[in-house]
Amino acid sequence: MARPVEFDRTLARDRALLLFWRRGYQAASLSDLLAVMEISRSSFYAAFGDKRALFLECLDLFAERTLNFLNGTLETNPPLDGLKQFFEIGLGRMGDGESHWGCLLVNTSLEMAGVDDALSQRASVHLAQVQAAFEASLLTTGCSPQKAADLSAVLMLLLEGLRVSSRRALPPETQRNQIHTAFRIVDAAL
Amino acid sequence: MARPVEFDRTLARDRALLLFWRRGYQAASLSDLLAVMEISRSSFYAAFGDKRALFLECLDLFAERTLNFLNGTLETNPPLDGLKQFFEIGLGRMGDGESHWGCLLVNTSLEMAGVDDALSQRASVHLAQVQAAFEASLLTTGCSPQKAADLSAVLMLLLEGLRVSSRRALPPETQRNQIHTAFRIVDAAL
DNA sequence: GCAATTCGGGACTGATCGGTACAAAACTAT
DNA sequence: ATAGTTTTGTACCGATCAGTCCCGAATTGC
Repeated sequence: MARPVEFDRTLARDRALLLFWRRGYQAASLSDLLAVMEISRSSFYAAFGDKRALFLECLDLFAERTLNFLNGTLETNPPLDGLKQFFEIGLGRMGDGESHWGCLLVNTSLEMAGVDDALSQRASVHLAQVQAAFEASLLTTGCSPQKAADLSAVLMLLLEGLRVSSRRALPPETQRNQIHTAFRIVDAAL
Repeated sequence: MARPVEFDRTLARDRALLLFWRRGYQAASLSDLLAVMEISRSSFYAAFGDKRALFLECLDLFAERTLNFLNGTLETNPPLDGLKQFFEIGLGRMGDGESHWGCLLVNTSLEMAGVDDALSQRASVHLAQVQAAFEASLLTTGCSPQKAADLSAVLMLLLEGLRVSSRRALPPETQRNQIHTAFRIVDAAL
């Protein structure tokens, strides 16, 4: 019937996600986005609506992947080991890529609070889902529902703190120590 | 000799700080700033240099006040009580003012990472000073230097997490529980 | 080959950004 | 009162923002 699209929508979206992750929503200009996505302005608006819609798509996608990864580690490990493994994503070698971009959900929740509350809250809701997964996992260890709720809340605190640490680009070794100590005291509390 | 200034520099700067705290650096436009500071454009540039310089001033001021407050609570309380009191700032009644703006240092460190690394790192350095104060306080409890270092790092994790929680506008009751549980397990680890 | 249709490059829009320039207003010292 | 100095209000600046529009290029079905 007519000319086919010339770019891979999924690929372009994934590249946009990386830029949003690295720079945040506001500082990722449309020109920046088009450059990394390697598509033209027209294609952008045709395929994604507008900047905000694309960001929402990326945010949800990031959350989905995060939850998938978490569920993966929880399925193939004892609960606490799975959690620990999840906490350790993002402490790759110093100076490389995603490892010091923190967590898009945390970043967005903070950046957009008081600026675009709908975006902020959406990120926050995704974080709550992660916390719910923590809680469900803790419950399988046979601890009391009360304890599972309390500890999952503290684990979320620690996770947020770690994602802040990683975006602050603290040395990975420092972060490793933080995780180690954190889990030691959480373990003791179980 | 000449016409005197008509505004209170300190007052204007404090009002700017509140806006930066609430909105973040990027989303606080010059017009917004002038409006809340109630000064004119010319006065602004004469008195503060430019937006970035004013922000730096606010950032350092915020850090100074934070450290002062922390040292205050640590001097007038047993170490752990002082720390807990410090952790509890920002969980006022739901919906009012500063209580859900998080911490300017954490907010800035995340927002400006990858955008203006000098700003981000400056905030990060201030956070490290807070952590150093934690460590010094823990040492007075007579615990080992190793333990003080490890625990202060975890306390910083928890603090960052709490400031994220407060900016996410989680119910103050939830935050209170988080603090309570967190200190319970930290206490056990001491 | 040709008509139909869709895609993509880039010019363009109006708004807003941070920052500057300048002249009128306001004050002091004499 | 007046000269001298500084502040203040505002017009203005170029740059950039997100988003629209349109036309030439490309690809299809026939």
